Amino acid sequence: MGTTIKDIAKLAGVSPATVSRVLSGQTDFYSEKTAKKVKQAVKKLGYQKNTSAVELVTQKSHVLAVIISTIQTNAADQIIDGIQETAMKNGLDVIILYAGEKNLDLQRRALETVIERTVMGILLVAIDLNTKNDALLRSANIPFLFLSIGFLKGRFPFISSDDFQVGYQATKYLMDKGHTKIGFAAADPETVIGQLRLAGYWKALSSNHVTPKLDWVYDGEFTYDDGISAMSYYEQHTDLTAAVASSDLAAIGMLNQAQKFGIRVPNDFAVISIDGTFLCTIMRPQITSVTQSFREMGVKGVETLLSQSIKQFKSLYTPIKITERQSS
Amino acid sequence: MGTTIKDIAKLAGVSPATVSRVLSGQTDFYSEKTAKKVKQAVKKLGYQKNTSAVELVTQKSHVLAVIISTIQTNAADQIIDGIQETAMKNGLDVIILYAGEKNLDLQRRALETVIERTVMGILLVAIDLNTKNDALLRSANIPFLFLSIGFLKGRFPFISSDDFQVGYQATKYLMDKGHTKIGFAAADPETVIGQLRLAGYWKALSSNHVTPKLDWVYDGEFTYDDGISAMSYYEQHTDLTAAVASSDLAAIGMLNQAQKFGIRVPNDFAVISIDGTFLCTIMRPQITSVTQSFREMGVKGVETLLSQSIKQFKSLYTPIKITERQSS
DNA sequence: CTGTTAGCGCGTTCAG
DNA sequence: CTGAACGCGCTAACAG
Repeated sequence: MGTTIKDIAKLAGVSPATVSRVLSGQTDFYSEKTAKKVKQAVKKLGYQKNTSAVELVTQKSHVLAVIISTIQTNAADQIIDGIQETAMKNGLDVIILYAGEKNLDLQRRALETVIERTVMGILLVAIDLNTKNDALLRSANIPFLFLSIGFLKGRFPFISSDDFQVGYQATKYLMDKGHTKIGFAAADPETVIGQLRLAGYWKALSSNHVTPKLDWVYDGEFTYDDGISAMSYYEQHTDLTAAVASSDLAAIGMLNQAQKFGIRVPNDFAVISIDGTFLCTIMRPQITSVTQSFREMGVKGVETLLSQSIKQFKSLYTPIKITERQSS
Repeated sequence: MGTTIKDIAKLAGVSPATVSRVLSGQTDFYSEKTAKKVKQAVKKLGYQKNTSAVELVTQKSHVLAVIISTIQTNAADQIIDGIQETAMKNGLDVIILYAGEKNLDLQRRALETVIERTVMGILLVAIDLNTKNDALLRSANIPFLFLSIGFLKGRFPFISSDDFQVGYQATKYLMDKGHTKIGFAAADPETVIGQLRLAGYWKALSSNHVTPKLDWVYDGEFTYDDGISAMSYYEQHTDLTAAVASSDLAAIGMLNQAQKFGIRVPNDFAVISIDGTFLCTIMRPQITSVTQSFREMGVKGVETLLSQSIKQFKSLYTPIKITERQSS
């Protein structure tokens, strides 16, 4: 779209190669004098380098791609924040693409647009990749890493919370508060995350000789509406005194529905949510949560991608902690 | 990084030119037979086109860049949603970059990474561009458009709400409810948006012969904490009975602080917020809002960029409406 | 320290 | 319908 190094070479009275040397920040390969001339010409012509050309010849890129599920989770903001900051520190630019959660085509498309551009790495945030796209991701030969989602049997390397522990600790916390009839609400049993958390929940109960009834577990997809439905169900069909909500939003749904039924939280019913985003603090009552280290996932994600040993990297759990607030 | 059209040309027993023709979707310029051979080879070799090379030679791109401020506004999700859907419909890929709100360098960097890649268009969402970057944006010669933010004197084309009307309607609504002592909280007077809304607020009051006192306006930056501060200030220093909050989050801050003071909403104090995101519906009481058409901004934004008449395009207001809920 | 040459992967003439 | 040759803008290798 315009001015090239040839143009500025002509204006500065040097060769294109020299211009290139000055502009690509090589040191000690040109004199101050010519550098100045070149820089003046650049300014005068409003030159912008053509990255397509650069990447074509260097086969390198300083762009980090982040593919993220469209799911409205405020956790993503924190992760991106961590990514952004760490990337910046390392001179990387970040581009973000949205892909559906389970939409095969959207995922493939996002992967393709990223792969076609030889980015230096791919971070997949909260994406449960359809297995049909596994090969595509692998074939690109670009370093990649999943964030905020785990896999079984080492299918892919990831950085996330230990979701078994998430489920376990949440439940354990409620039991320590004296509850035994504890629900598990709005998690998606078709996701690895949902399965692991459920297993943790189960383990915490059974370790303390509590056998959960089947209808204590109310499936969903981590949404606000699922929280509403769960609480409605519990109110009508169970005598639970507490529940683990699969996300902050689900917890909010439960609280609101509880209020509608005249159920007081935490007195009549205690809730602990999973995530611990700012939503927990702006609600009344504020919501007790298993708080995940989202920001750290982002930071560690970039660092791992950058490290030489990325190929040996297996997986990593970031810390979780219980943040006690007012809903329990 | 792998297999090129030469490789597949060899495997298919044709020339690279033919491969190119088949792959770039040209019709009627090759036989079915060769097309099949080529496609087989592509699959076998797991070929992915090199976009750098394509864009270098075609000087075109089907990528739409979205630059967005890091500010935590759930409005952005809606806008992006609209962009994404419309872009997809038109065969465009979308990449998103984050830039600080007022950070000169971050903005420049985001602009540069986008301009260097000859994207087909740039959408700037909720970015109040530092004037020093104006020239950079213009020089690129790439179609662009601002979303969710307006400008004075035609500095840049934009699509947003009419922020004067936003301020006016919000205030008018409260007056129609019988309030006369109305605050204006947590807007940033250094932004065009803040100024316009304030002017609308002022106009609504004065049209009805109410002269607002100076301390009815409590400045801020649209944040949750600003909402908290505003309500604290109002409680101590004023006898207001209602207020316009500059954002949903600010409104939530006000509500929570009101509760702390034992001020009942809406009985003792009415609040209307500006934005109308899902946050309004998950709070208790649910928050009455001036609801903006964020999704539509995204949709219209892409359509405008795509239209031939982009150069003549001036600006456009998307509709606003009052959504009455429980805080007023 | 600097200019010349070659070529990254692809689309597009121009001949056949 | 297909192949050969050229060039997009830039960097790298090789001479000077």
